[in-house]
Amino acid sequence: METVVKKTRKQQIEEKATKLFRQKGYAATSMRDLAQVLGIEAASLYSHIKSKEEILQKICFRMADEFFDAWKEVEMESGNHAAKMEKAAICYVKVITKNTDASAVFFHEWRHLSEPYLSEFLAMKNDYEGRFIKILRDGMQSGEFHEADEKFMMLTILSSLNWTHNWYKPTGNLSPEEVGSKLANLILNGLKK
Amino acid sequence: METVVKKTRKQQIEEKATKLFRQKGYAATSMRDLAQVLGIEAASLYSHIKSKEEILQKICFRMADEFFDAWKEVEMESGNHAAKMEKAAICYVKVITKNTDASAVFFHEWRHLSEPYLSEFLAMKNDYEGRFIKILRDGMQSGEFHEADEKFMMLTILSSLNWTHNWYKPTGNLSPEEVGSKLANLILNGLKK
DNA sequence: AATACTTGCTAACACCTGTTAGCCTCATTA
DNA sequence: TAATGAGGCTAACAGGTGTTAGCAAGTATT
Repeated sequence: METVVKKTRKQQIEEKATKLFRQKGYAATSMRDLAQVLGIEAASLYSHIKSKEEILQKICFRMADEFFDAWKEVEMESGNHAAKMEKAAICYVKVITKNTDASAVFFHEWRHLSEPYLSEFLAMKNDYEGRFIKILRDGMQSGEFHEADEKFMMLTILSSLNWTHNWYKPTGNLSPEEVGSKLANLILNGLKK
Repeated sequence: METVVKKTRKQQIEEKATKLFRQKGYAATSMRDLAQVLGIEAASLYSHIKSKEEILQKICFRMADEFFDAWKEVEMESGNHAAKMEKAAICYVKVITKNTDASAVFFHEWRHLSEPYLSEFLAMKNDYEGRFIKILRDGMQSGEFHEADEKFMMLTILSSLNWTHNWYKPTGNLSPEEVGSKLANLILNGLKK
């Protein structure tokens, strides 16, 4: 039996807004654009939302929550640091692939948040990046990874993981786990034989 | 003896616009914003430029030219495919680090180009990515690289190279060549010992 | 039957958008 | 001295921006 989850109008608005923000960018998307794809007038949107920025806030912080949620699984990983890194990559990619539209907005449009949301967002970002750095540092100290600048490494790794939102298609033949695993493999073992 | 290159007003405008487009995004940057940082009125800009989009076009296509120019050096590389990949990474990073502002605009704001510029841009992007793919394919065929999806690999590699615009500081202790070389090393040999 | 909630409308506000027209001033060139 | 071009101004345009007020119809709940 199929369970039909009734979407509230507010959810529909956020969904369409996410698509538009991704396509045209937050600043270049007008409330009239958004209203049009929903088949209503721009003013009618305000029966459901407080402001344009509120939609962006919802998208950004919901994604952040999902990333932190997914990290719990990483903490349960009991293998070596390479295994932890692989787990982190897989969990990260899973979140991205689950919603590529929201991820794209999350990665590119957060700078349009106003204070205090911007600061809060940046603090979370920093926290999250620190967790990746810790795995790298631990792995270097234990002799498992090559010695290198941790921040440099973290940024490089995350950027290649981030990019998946740009090309991942749920219709493709790779599952999110496979993508994460392949990426982790490339990061850990490199291109060369 | 110091050679003072006199910058035309047009060059100054493009320079400041690049900074603003990076900071706030193209759509969120108004001509009055731009005029203000130059200390003039918005209307005065039009003595020097044709339109707002013309500035974006200049930035995007100048960067594209620089990437293609830099590729000439890659073609001269006569070593194995790993050496070619390293050379490509170094050349790529050199272009990015030489102008991080314009790179950021190049990577994030090209979608605001209108036709026919957008199509032209995408064609160049495609061409360039094809060159990376060729190195990968050749390296796989010769047995130098692990077998894997070429496009997947290319996207992952380019995304980690692209990201340098976001954190590279000319004041840091790494030269562009060193950054490119370190990135290439990570890509080729991986994190693990 | 009365109430409240959801969803939408029109009209409007105050301001911002890229851009043009027309004019002025100053430094350089012929 | 006259002409040219660079650089900038004010005023204005036509349209777009996010948002609010006030109202109305339909549906669900009490």
